[in-house]
Amino acid sequence: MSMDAVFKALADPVRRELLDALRERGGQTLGELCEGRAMTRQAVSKHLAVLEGANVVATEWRGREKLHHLNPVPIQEIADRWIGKYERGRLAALADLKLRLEGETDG
Amino acid sequence: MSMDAVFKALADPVRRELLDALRERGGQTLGELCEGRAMTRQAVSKHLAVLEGANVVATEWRGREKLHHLNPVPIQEIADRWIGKYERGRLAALADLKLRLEGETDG
DNA sequence: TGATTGGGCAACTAAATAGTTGCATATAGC
DNA sequence: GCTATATGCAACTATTTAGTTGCCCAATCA
Repeated sequence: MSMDAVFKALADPVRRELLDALRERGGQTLGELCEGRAMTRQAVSKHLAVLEGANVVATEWRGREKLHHLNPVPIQEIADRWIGKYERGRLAALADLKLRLEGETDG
Repeated sequence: MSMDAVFKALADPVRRELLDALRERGGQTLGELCEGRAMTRQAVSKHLAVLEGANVVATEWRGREKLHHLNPVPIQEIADRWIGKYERGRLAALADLKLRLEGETDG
């Protein structure tokens, strides 16, 4: 599974809103996810396809309705494997930054 | 500070590589950050500008050299404020997903 | 069975993005 | 002062992306 696809999927505010909506209530149809959004059904559908391609959303057909579910695993993996690196180096980086910036202003 | 800018900054693999490089060693110049990359100095410079605009990289001039430092704070804030939401709802979402997918195959 | 509803596909437009080349500017060193 | 070096700025191209419109297909239901 490509981490790049997940990062790219999260880069759009509309898609992050869709994820939020699915986190609040799973199993929503395309029509439901379109409500209150100032764009066409096709636009929302494309965004959902990107999310599905990044494996952040899983879908299921029930009759003619397509139900959407959040899959939190890839987001969690980014937190653990990628952001975690910056957590570990955080103090060192901040100390480095602080030193440099103080050096700037002090002399 | 715009969280959207941070997400967009992280969406490109070249920029994530640059962040990694700065995490390993802070204070690198533009020239150093260009080494080993198959693109022009200007391309790297633009990527660094995006990172700087998202406040993920801080810069400092020393003579004619521009030193780059990682600022891990915005990344950490995304982990805490945004990804944290998904951590909290993770078990519920996974249970929801599992139920639906089992329902699919079982009946 | 025939209208309505939920969704997909394809072509198109406009804007953003990644990258390039060429030239300008300022610092460092001989 | 002249040349090397480190970087910036601007214009341009090509690709990707977000969004639209128009039409089609399948499921529901009266």
